[in-house]
Amino acid sequence: MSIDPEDLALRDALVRSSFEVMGRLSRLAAEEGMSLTQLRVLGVLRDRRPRMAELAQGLGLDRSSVTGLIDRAQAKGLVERVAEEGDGRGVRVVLTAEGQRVAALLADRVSELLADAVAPLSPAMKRSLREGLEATFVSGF
Amino acid sequence: MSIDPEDLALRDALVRSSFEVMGRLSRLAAEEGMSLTQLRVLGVLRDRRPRMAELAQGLGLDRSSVTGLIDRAQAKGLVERVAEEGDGRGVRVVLTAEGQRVAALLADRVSELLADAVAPLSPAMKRSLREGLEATFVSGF
DNA sequence: GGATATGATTGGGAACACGAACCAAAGGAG
DNA sequence: CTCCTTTGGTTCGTGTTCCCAATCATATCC
Repeated sequence: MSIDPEDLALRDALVRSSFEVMGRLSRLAAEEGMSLTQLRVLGVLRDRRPRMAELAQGLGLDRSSVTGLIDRAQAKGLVERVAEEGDGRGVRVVLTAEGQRVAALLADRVSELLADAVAPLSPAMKRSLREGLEATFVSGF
Repeated sequence: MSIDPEDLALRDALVRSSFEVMGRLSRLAAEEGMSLTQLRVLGVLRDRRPRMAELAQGLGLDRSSVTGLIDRAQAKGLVERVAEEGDGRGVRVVLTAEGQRVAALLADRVSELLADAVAPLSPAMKRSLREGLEATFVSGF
């Protein structure tokens, strides 16, 4: 149990900023007619073609949840399931052309959103922020 | 549209770390028999007694969502609704004694979880990380 | 007093996430 | 080759979350 005020402040900053970023991304996603989780999946699929179970693991979700998620994204024409060569059970998830277009658009919009927020920081602070986050919480997808 | 590699890297770090923190807090909450959002509400109510609409605004949620949220937390004995003096419509939300106990326990557990993650950082990096986050994404509750 | 605004709730619907169960395919041992 | 176990993905049930529209009681203002 940590009682160092600096540690408590960092804890609060991490928690609150994460909820804030999630909230902002959620609202951006809603403007594009989708949910936060779908926005996340599109981002992941921009440069990957994972199997369903790989996707579930990378997202930290239950496999059944991913099935539903991909069902809905597929219904919107954003992704498709591709049979895996050499494994009759295997399903890979890939973006459709429309999915790629939407994913690129979203990436740009996210970039703008976050760039606006970090604009007050100096280049050194930005780099320091990035390095701190990468050293601690960047894992999975 | 930003194409500076440093900015793209920061964007990715922010997005991925936020999802990661959310995922970790979600799992911690589940271990304590509650959802991420309930964990968040308990944290907020530790040092506030907001009206329902204030709570909705601070959380960035629709008022009706907050009604459901507080209903469930109340059903678990964690919070209670208190009539507002001088306003027949007003409802304040406060932690019960049990809610306070659980909220304190959660806060400690969150502290441990995050302290473990930031342990690799130097004190200077921790401060830099906190300051960067506070200058950019810490708002609302 | 009447009209308008405000605060909280109710109800409907969609998305999400977990866990259990299921089925087909794959892998391994005898 | 046969049988058993594991793996991959899906289906189903349940609870939570979140938004929107509508409702009702209270408050505010002219």
